Amino acid sequence: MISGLKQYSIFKSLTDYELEELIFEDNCNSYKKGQIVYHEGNRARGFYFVNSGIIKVFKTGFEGKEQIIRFAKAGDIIGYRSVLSGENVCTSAKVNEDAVLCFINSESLFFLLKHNSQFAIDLLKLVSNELGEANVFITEIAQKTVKERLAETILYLKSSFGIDNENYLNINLTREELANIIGTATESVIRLLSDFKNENLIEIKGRKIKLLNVTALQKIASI
Amino acid sequence: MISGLKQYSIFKSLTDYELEELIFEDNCNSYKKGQIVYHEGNRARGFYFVNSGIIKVFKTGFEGKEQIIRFAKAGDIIGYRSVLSGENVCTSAKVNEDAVLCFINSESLFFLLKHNSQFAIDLLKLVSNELGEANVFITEIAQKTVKERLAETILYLKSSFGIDNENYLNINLTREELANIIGTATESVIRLLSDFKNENLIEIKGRKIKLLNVTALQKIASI
DNA sequence: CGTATCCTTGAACCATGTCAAGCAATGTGG
DNA sequence: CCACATTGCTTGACATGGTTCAAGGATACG
Repeated sequence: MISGLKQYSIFKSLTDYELEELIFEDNCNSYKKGQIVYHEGNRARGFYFVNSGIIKVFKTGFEGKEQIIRFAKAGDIIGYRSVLSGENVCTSAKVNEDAVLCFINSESLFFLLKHNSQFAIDLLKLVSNELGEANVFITEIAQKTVKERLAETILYLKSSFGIDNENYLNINLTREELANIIGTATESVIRLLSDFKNENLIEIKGRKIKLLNVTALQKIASI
Repeated sequence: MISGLKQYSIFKSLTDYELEELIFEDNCNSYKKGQIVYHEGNRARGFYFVNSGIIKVFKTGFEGKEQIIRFAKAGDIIGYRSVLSGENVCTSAKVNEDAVLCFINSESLFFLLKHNSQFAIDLLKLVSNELGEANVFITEIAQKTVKERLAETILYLKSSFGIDNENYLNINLTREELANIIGTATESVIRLLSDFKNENLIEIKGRKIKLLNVTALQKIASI
């Protein structure tokens, strides 16, 4: 399992020895759907590498409403932001699809950062990328309509998780989760999804979304 | 001028020698209000240290509408995100108050990152902080009303730029700029500011905003 | 196979955006 | 230093996208 990590970009600069120091096999655990990985407000003692599965990263807003920040999948790391900034954890993480996560403690991270400058640079690149995406998201949520954002979100899910051979998205979310990405009410998502269906842009089978007309969706999202 | 930089946190780990290597006096220039420092879409050749003045960092959205990401002041750095991520510049920067900026090229930055691990860690901390703030902002723009966000923005400006001895904010923005932080229409800002005035929360003299009741503003912002 | 969760639809309401028009303030060039 | 142009500010009237509430149906899961 461990040796497989090296192919993933963020660990690519590590030597085999460093990699073993970083992650012990016994720090990797299975998580079931619905399980909380970490909860906002606590102090960060480390972060997690996602070996498999899908993790939902979200903030709890006012009156308990969740705002989904991103979904992490195999190869991603979660919870590292608070470790680096030294602040308390400001997001929560919940398992959306059964996962195997490897815990990496803060000390190991900082040891590596001190002794492997390429790793530090790679990590800087990763955080900077995420910040860029956050800035795009801010602009869109501030300026686009709910319909545009829904189209965009569907396309984001496609590019991030892919589609199967029948054009179904490889990730299944509840209507409420879609609403919590977009920043709208569940009912609005339901109505707009059914609009998209009537316009033959998508097909819906429960939580599975099949893409019928990507070009039209891009046009609506105005990408 | 240069020796003064060391007190600022992001450069605190640099030796005097490194600092001189990083910033030559002649890389520091005066910028007048309204001037564009850099423009989105271009390739980043370096970033800027803000020696004095105020810089507006924004993204141009759909139909040219600007979304303000943040304001940078003395001691901050701007444009570093794209240098680190290696992507094209994804924001623009415009002078809001006459400024002196020092240019630092990419090569110097990466040289430092390679040879001074503490500097790399400090920079990671800075980017991580900004990412955390971006996540908070996403949640608020997605969940709060315009009124709540306006109150919050006024308080943000207070904590970021301070107030003078008459309780006036130390930064003056147009109504449109306030709207472009909050993600709303100029007219909405005007109406809500006048609500705040009628409720004796603030006083307005042109673009200058005087805070009369911070507690009430905090309550509205629900901080 | 029953309970909890999720989905759907309708109706009413309201916060916010848009458009239009006039005024104030600010800046610029002769 | 004035006159004109530009930009910013304000207000009203109106349109509407989106939320909220409510109630019933469907689906998933132990």
